Amino acid sequence: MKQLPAHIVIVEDDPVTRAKVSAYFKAEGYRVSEAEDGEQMREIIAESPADLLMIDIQLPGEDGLRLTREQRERSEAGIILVTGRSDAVDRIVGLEIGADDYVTKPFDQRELLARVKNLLRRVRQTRNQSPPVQLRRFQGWSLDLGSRTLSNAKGDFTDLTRAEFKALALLSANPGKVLSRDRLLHEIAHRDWDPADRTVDVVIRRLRQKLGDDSRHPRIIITSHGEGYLFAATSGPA
Amino acid sequence: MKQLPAHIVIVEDDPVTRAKVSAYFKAEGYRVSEAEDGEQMREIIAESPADLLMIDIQLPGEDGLRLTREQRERSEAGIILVTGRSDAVDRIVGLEIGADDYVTKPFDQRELLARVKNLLRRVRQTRNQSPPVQLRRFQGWSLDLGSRTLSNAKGDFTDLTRAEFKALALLSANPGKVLSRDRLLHEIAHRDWDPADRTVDVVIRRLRQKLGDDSRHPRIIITSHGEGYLFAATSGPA
DNA sequence: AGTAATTGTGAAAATTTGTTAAATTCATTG
DNA sequence: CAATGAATTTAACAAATTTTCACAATTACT
Repeated sequence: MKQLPAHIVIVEDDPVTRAKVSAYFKAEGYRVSEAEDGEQMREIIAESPADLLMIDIQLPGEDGLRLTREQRERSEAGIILVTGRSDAVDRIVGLEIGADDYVTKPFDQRELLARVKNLLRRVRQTRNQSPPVQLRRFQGWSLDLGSRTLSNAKGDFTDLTRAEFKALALLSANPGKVLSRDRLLHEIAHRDWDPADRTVDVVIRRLRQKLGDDSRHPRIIITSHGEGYLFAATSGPA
Repeated sequence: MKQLPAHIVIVEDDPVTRAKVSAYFKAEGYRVSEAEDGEQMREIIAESPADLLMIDIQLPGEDGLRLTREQRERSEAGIILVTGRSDAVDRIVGLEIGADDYVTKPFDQRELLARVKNLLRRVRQTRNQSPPVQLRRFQGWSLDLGSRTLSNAKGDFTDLTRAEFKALALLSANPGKVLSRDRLLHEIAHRDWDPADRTVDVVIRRLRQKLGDDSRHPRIIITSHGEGYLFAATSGPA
């Protein structure tokens, strides 16, 4: 999936700084808008919502802290404060009222870029309902859909066989849904199930073993008697 | 919903700094663990996943940057790098490989706290996008609809069988309403009820047993003579 | 081909669900 | 208020389903 360039809004009263920063980020491929004050900023984001706001703390009229507080309320955009003073007070207050980061003038543009990239990543992550993930996390485990491996929080890797991987991938893609043996067998072996066939059960057993899931008190793969199996792990840590 | 205190893991080889920071955050009400190196860190988070990692960049053995990269892969925890050098290179690299923030030693504890709070807010937001665990509370019990388990106030888990779970889920979804045996049997076995069928009664009995509900003076599942059963527990702890 | 790894099979053990019947409780009537 | 019959609870057991194990068959690799 192609990502559209992120929209960065620079709120800064000094035209020289503004132009310099703007040019730098445009060159990096971002969509940049410039605002002289809070009023212009609001007009811009009404037109096209911002992904990231870079706000100078010292502005004529409304100051940057007020704008930060206001935008934090009504937008999910990342906010980076730019402060001229080197003393810590403004920065602390800024972070406390909800800015995501700050830089001190004069700032290193490379560092600013790193911070922006980083913050945009978080903002995107927060927003995206269904990111096309490569990793699926649950109960302290990470299932790597690319390499077919499982790793725990400690970083120990476990290899999954083809059948185990397909079963776990299907299950984890459908958390909370009961999947029949027929459905699972189609996924792992492309054939129909008959009541005498224990193949699925055995694959599940081997999976549970690798996941450390006790079949008597399973927390990850739960048996739904007469129906099939369901994936019960919550994403994220246990 | 009550928030549990966030789990912060401090990875720092200097015992003095470690103890100082640890004490400060503990006093702020966080759950803090201390690790001397990457290996200890992994053990700690395998035991209890971290919400935030505070990693010293200069560690004996594996350095903080390597740990950052590694954990960014397999964990959703926020990462704050602690760097002793004032030069920007480490910080930039750190942010580029996925740290969320950094502080420079010696650091102002109030500022660090603000950054931690801020980052935890983001981390929580990101996490909350994963489907919420559905809990139904009553009489000191929590029914987890995802994992089909029951846990009491002490946190002991009891597993429910498919039939028990479906019955309890249906009952608790209709508090105060009498549900007929027919309705319940449809839910748990997808078949019609006839007056000789005792299946529902037996499932209810097993449920009451697990819930510690005395059938002579039931407080959770009450028999409505000639009509069926009704869920009478008040939500929230007993 | 020979070896190792993976997948599948059949049967015993364990668990869950359903059935039967006796004991108990309930509602109602005499 | 005891007697009565219907409904519910309970225990013991039977049936169905799942788990587990050992090993056979198949596939993958050298």
